[in-house]
Amino acid sequence: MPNRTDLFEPDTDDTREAIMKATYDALSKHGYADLTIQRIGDEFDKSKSLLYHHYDSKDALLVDFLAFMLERMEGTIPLEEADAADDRLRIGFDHVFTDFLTGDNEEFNRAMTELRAQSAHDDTFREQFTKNDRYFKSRVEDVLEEGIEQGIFRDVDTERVASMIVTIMQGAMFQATTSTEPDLEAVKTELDAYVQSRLLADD
Amino acid sequence: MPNRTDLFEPDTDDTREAIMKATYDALSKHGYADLTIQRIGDEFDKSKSLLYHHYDSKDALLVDFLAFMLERMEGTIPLEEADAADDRLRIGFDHVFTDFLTGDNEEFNRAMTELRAQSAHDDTFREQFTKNDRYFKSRVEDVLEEGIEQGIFRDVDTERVASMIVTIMQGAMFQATTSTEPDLEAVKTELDAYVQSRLLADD
DNA sequence: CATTGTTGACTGAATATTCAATCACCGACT
DNA sequence: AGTCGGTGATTGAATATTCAGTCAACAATG
Repeated sequence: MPNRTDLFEPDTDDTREAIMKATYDALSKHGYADLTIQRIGDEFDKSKSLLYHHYDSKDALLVDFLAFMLERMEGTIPLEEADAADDRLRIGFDHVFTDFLTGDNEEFNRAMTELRAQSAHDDTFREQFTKNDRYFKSRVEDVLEEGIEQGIFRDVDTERVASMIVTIMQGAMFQATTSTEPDLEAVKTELDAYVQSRLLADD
Repeated sequence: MPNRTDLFEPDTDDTREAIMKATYDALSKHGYADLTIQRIGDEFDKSKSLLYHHYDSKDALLVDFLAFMLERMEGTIPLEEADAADDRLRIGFDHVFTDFLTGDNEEFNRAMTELRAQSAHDDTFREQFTKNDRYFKSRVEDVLEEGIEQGIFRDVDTERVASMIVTIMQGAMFQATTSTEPDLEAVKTELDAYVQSRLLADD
């Protein structure tokens, strides 16, 4: 049984990638509650038995899949695309909300929501998402601290504000993936107003 | 097959209540993905076959269960417990965050999160939650409008601010039920700061 | 030839749903 | 008052299907 944490990853990685893709497709198509090995196998160009050659169990596969999805998510946030901290923040918001509003990654976001909901009863999942949250939060904090140093932002409690921003993002994502009429346009403009009045306002 | 919408509900309602309770217990114990008729039956003092006497299918039961849960949720928000709009708002926030922070209704909230996540692949669920969102949002809007009339709040776009507040609540709930270290204390204080600077500040 | 990838056929347990058969109760008819 | 007939509640066993996981065998590759 190949181990994906090997330092020298052989061609295995192609296979893993294919399995992850198949799992993603099956999840998107049927939802987590109806996600079966059979259905993953159906989206896979090789046979379903082969899955057990690469993973000990359905659970093990799903745990690896979660890691795969979280890596992918962390990879897609725009990090340094401007000098001024307020621009960095705005670019980040734009990225997230455009994503939500246009429904560009709707499938991906839905998959994420379903995965995250599993944390309600799965400690492994919960740990992973908690780590993920920490990462995003500290990214936001970095930008806030930088903005304060640059004299652009007020001297707020960065930890608090970052918590707020991350929470808003999570709420927006939850809404975007589980509501018929998400209010994201309103939230986006109101978020700008919040930043304006809490971080920038000086006049 | 008894119909729960009958105007004159016979003793049937006891049975429904019992089934709902059993479903709730089973969901809390096993999570949505592992929620089976068998397990609902196990939490039920009558036999599992009886479930099919009251519902056509597992799906039908679950749909009714969702309605039951949403009713119950709407019933628990504190409506009019103060005169001043800002107090009303604060009381509402306190209620929600105390709930989250103390983990008092942790079980209930987890169940809700799991149910809501199903909306990602179930249109019936999605409609229900959308309606629920509309309800909460308009409650918040009411308080905001009142506060503006009372001259307590600034003349903001109530729809926008309400969207923001609802989204924050949803994010907080999602976090409270799916993270190991939810940041709710920070969010609560920052939410107060937001209200202060966006709605109240005049100085 | 030895290791690794790959498969289809297989299994036992669990799944949702159905069925035939009781049971308790209540109104009607004598 | 007493019995008959009907009706919903209730059940345990049975059905057909789907599930996760196994296995022996074949293919490829080095």
